[in-house]
Amino acid sequence: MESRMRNDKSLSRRERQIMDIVYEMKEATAAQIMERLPSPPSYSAVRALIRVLEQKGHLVHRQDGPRYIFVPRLAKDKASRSALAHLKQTFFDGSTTDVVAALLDLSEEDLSEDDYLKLNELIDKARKEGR
Amino acid sequence: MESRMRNDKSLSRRERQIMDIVYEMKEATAAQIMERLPSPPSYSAVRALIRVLEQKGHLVHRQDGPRYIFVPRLAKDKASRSALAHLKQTFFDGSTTDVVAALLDLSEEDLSEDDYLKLNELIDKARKEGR
DNA sequence: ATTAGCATGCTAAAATATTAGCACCAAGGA
DNA sequence: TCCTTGGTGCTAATATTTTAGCATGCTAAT
Repeated sequence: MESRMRNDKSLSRRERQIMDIVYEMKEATAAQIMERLPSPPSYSAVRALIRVLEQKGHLVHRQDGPRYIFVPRLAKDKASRSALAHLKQTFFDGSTTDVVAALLDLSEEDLSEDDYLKLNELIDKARKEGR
Repeated sequence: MESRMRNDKSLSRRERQIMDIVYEMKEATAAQIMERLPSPPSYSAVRALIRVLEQKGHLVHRQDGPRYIFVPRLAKDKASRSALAHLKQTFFDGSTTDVVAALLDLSEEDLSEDDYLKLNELIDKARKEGR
């Protein structure tokens, strides 16, 4: 069958796990990816997955001495923007305030007084620019 | 091989697409899921996927006259919490303020004066509770 | 100069996911 | 009654993903 799914470059389970790792780390070697993979398969298997991701255009590598260092081809801010938009739509009916509420609830313990200050500033700044 | 992946109930590509649809819609019939699926396969295929999702415990159904209506077994707020935490960590180094900044940037055009007000209120409320 | 260590690429087998097809049941109209 | 419509479940084929294994090349140390 002519493969429709391959055109949209959508990721398989393992592929997504790897992309998440690389985004979180900014860049990573095959070994680093492997050690962060849940129930990691063999090194060869990891490398094969990475090869597929390069073919699909999701990862690129540069040489670093004896090894490759992999980085996402799509800049992190573009990818995060897209992921955030999707999450907002999927779980929060597209409501920005609902996302923020969930986020505050989630992060409560980690936030300092300064953080709250900064958040208010962000909002004020966005409001001014929005007009 | 003894299957490790099956225990963690991780989702395949199609399964994730379906779960996203159901979360967004709150509940859905097989036909509704099918019509929202990109490059939708046959109805039978959709039903088979749904069956797997029920087996894995991600979906449950109730009867509605002649048909089934599917809903996520895990409440939306739990699922969204988890997804949000994951996204925050993966793309924003765990920084709440960075997420909010990206969110504001993303949503700018949709936000009214009232929304900004509400956002500031949310933050003030969280700050008080946080102490 | 051999060997050990560690990187790469490729390939083929095994496990999963994806899909279509068929059988069956119930309700409603001709 | 007998079709048609529209739902269900199951099963088997196909496609994709996931995996391990092996060959190769380079570097550094014995």
